[in-house]
Amino acid sequence: MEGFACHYRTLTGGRRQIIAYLVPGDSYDLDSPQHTRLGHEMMALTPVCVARLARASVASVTRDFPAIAEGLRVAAQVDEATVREWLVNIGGRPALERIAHLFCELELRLRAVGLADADRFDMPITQYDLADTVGLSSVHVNRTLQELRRQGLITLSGRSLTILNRPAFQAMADFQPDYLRLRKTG
Amino acid sequence: MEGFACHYRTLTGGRRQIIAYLVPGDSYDLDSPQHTRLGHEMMALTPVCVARLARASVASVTRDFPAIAEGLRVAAQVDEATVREWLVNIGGRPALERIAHLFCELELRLRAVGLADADRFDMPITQYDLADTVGLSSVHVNRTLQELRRQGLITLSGRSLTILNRPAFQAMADFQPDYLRLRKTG
DNA sequence: CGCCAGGTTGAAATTCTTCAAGACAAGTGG
DNA sequence: CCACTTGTCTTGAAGAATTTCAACCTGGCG
Repeated sequence: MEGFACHYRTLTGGRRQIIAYLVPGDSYDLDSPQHTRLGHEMMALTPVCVARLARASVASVTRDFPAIAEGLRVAAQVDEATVREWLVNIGGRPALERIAHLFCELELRLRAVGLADADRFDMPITQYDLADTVGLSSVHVNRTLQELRRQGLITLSGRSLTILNRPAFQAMADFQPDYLRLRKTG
Repeated sequence: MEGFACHYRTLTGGRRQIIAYLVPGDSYDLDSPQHTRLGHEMMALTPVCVARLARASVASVTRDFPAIAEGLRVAAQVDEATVREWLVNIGGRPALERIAHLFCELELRLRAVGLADADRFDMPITQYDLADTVGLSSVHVNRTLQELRRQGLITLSGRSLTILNRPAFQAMADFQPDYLRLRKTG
């Protein structure tokens, strides 16, 4: 309902990989209990407010309201497409594009729930978190962020990130937002 | 039904990221048409034999046979967990572990459908494919494979791969097979 | 005031990529 | 049967990307 969280997995050897960010409106673990899986954990990045749903009530609501069932199905598909997109991002793009792509995604998702205006949003994600998201070291993330600033693509200070030239930014990140299934931005 | 295929995505800039391998028994695109998505493509790695199902018949079968519906749901969950696992693999592990982890997964999945015995299986995947799977260059894949051989962990010649010391191999790859939801191996 | 988490920096070491070439086997057409 | 192409694997050497280590800086907060 409120706040940021992330879903991550810790590897033996101490490394941590963030698998998803959850922002207001996102759900987790609705269909099947995966939080019990070994090494799968959840972490709040800010104070959060969440709604817990009993599995039974989810079941009954989806039974009685097909439109909601359909909505949940779409949401699940978006989640899955997003993981795939992250895979492509981490597997196939160099640091600069990789981080830029993540920012493009976050911006759109936050805008969709009214948490971003004018390409600016609050991002309560440390550079360590970022590193564990995109599979880079925090030092390299730091330098890559500086490069993004140097190129005049973003402004980032404190928790406030603004994308300065969205078309150029999206283009260089090779970001195609269709996988998020959002309405054409208005 | 037969043969190997893979699901991949091509990025602008020519790079290709393989997102999943499909082996006999796997399904694709059952619930929602994702093959229409931009840059999502399918490729056969060997001659294949596939069964095409009309969306309507899938719907009716899942309606009439709850056990099949449940099976498909589990299969979908496994697919999703596998993408997540790949994300963690690519994001968090160095080349040697990364490739080893992939091999562990392939071996289990193939064994589950009777296409591997005694830790040996046919892997019709070129080193270029491998590179595009794990997010490394083909040259580095080649050298990493040599390193795996040198350490006496695998044998690989032609299309035949055998894992020589499975416990050690799994341990070094940090491979925990539970996400595949296979029966305990017998 | 002093601590602490998070950000920044420099320099060296490592991992990985690129380029460019050669080896080898299987398949094809003459 | 041979020459020839083609796809895959292999190798070396140079260079780029990224990590590691070890500092230092900064602002907020108790």
